[in-house]
Amino acid sequence: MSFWLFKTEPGCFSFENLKNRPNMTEHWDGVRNFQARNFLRDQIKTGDLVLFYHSSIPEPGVVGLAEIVRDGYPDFTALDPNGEHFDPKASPANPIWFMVDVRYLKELPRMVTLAQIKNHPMLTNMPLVKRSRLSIQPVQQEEWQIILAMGGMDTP
DNA sequence: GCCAACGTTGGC
DNA sequence: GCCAACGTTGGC
Repeated sequence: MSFWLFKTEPGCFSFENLKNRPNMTEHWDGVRNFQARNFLRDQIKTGDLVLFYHSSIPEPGVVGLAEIVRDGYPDFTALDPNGEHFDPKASPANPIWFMVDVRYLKELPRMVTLAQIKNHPMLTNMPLVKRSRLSIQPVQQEEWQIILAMGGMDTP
């Protein structure tokens, strides 16, 4: 089982959107970056856990947890010419882009801000700090535990 | 709204 | 295959 951090602009899709439909699965579609695509296609598996991160707001940070409920599969929004995420190079035979499905798990009692993460000496190697633009990132188990503790979650 | 970082595109 | 131009992301 692996840990990940997924970024989203809350104006586009927020943790509240996920939380409000707790038993529904959501497609994590529209990712159009090859490095992120490779994680979605090759490494992210059902049962993996996700830090849900809000970006491009006055106080960005991790707000909650989600769970992967379906392994990577072709992102069909790339095939819709009327859709926002259309890619003319994608086809059913060569989908190019992939997505996973996620489900709401838990809201953090306290949001963990980017500023807090940057200030924690054990978290300075996170891609979030070093390569902030990557929208799907691996998270080390230690980092996961630290962030959950900072967010007020009890860890067994 | 600005701008730095960085990913992608396309000419050569 | 290089690299300049361009577009996008995301913090501030």
